[in-house]
Amino acid sequence: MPKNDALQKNHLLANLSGEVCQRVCPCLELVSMSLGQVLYESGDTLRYVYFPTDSIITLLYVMEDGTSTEISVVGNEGVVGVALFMGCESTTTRAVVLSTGSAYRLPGRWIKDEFNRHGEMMNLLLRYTQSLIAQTAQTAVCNRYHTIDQQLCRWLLLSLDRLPGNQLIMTQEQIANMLGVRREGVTQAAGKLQKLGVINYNRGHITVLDRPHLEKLCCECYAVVKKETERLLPYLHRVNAETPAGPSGDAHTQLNIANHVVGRTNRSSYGITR
Amino acid sequence: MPKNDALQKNHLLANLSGEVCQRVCPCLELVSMSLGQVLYESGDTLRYVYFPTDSIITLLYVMEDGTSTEISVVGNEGVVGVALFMGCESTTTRAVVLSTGSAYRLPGRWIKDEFNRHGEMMNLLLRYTQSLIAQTAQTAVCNRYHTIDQQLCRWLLLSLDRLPGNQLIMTQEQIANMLGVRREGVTQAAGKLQKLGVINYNRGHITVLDRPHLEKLCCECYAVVKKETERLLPYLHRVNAETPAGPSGDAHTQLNIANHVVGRTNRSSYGITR
DNA sequence: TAGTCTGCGTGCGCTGGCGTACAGACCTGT
DNA sequence: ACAGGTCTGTACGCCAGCGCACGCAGACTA
Repeated sequence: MPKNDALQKNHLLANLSGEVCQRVCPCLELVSMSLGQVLYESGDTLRYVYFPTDSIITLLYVMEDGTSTEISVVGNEGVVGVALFMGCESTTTRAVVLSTGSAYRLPGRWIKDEFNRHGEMMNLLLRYTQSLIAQTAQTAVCNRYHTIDQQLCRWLLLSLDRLPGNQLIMTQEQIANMLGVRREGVTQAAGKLQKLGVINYNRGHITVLDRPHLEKLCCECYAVVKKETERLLPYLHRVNAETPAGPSGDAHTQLNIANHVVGRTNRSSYGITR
Repeated sequence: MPKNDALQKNHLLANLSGEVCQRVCPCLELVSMSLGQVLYESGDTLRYVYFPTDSIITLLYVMEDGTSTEISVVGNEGVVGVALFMGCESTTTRAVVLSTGSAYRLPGRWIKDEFNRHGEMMNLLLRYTQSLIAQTAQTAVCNRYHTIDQQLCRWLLLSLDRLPGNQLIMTQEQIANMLGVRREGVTQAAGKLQKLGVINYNRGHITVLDRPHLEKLCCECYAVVKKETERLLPYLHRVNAETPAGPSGDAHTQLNIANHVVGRTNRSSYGITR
């Protein structure tokens, strides 16, 4: 039974009118979720939807041989478990916690009931679902055309948008699994970004130092998805006034760069290729 | 004002109850659509939804440089223009006619009104939308992991499922545009399939000769999407009793094969590589 | 303090797909 | 019959990414 100001952290919940809030809020339960936790497996019957507050959840498509790829990522702008109200209570994706934090959990019955009132909650959920579709489609395009370098930038930006700060706890191996590429590929791409001073990488801790530069290096996919999401869910702006921006250097990882830059400086392709 | 039995051709329409039918049918307009016709561009405001009967429509994501990739394909099992009822009346995809045929067209206002009745039409449309999401996600996975050979098989099977016969009018160049690969890549993949006797290819006319074999050569993506679609829309079976199946050789293109097989017979990798 | 584990950097050979270029096969119209 | 356009086959060099293997450094444990 959370208070209203706590709900503000999730943009969907934050935009519900008082009437809807009074119905829904009593059923919300704040749960904390730890890194790597699986909210549901591919094929599971969904029992809850989750409205992240400061956590990030990634939706993975799992293949027969067990390898998986991220098809979309959900933060405090959305909700996990759209299948519940789309008509079929199970899903073909796996939902994994990408960044530790909390989420409001709502039992399936309640979200369906509220959805079936055919009111603002439904409209909100449908629009959000459409933005999910856009993100998924863009993932398909990005997988087809863009290099690992570009995809890493996209992934970082998408994650960053859903984080309170500019730091991410995530190993290269994990990122590789998200992107569906080799760990070494991520190492190389991240190395380039580090040399450019765009990010700092240190044993599972990524700090984004120069976000504008990151956006320049990225393929169009990020901007397209962001624009589409804002078009579909314009209210986001009103809620999320402060976006974490700008360099804010991190002393203890700074050392790390020095070590690496020394090695080989004069490379022909110093910038990110293409 | 089409008759009921004509509606049977589109599975969504076919499964509407008499009551809904009486409301919707008078507004339906049967339109014929020619190959390559653009139903709407990326960014357009949607004016109609289209329920294909014997036509196929492909949904493409267009990139800034103009190149495009197929995100999903819609035949008589579905509807084009889901954005209309998902809340935002414009879309980021381009809809192009892939196979000549007809579709029932319904003005946006009507589909929204019917959707807002919160009845069976809504449930049907939402479930179909979920299957679209599944297809899009699988496209992303396929783009990431699978070879052109496999993707061609998937594409052929998805198209075949939506066709009355076993023949497709489509040049290799066009297929390449759908898959987002080079024309030459499609030529090679199609050449392999032809040597295996799975398909016949002749200047824009593809005939599938051995569908079971095609399914064996395909990646899992096709089966996954099909299974998921059937799970979400089980009614399809009842409607579509006859599936076009089995070899039914095409004499006049058979000649073509002979010409080519002569060239080089003893190739090490005669089968489709992985 | 030594041992072990985890995360990251790097090198090497291989291959799928790309870009480009060209040529043969077929179709259509005149 | 011929010309021009369309569709398809083939070849060559190139590169991104893969699979594999190894080394190294920071972190954690005993």
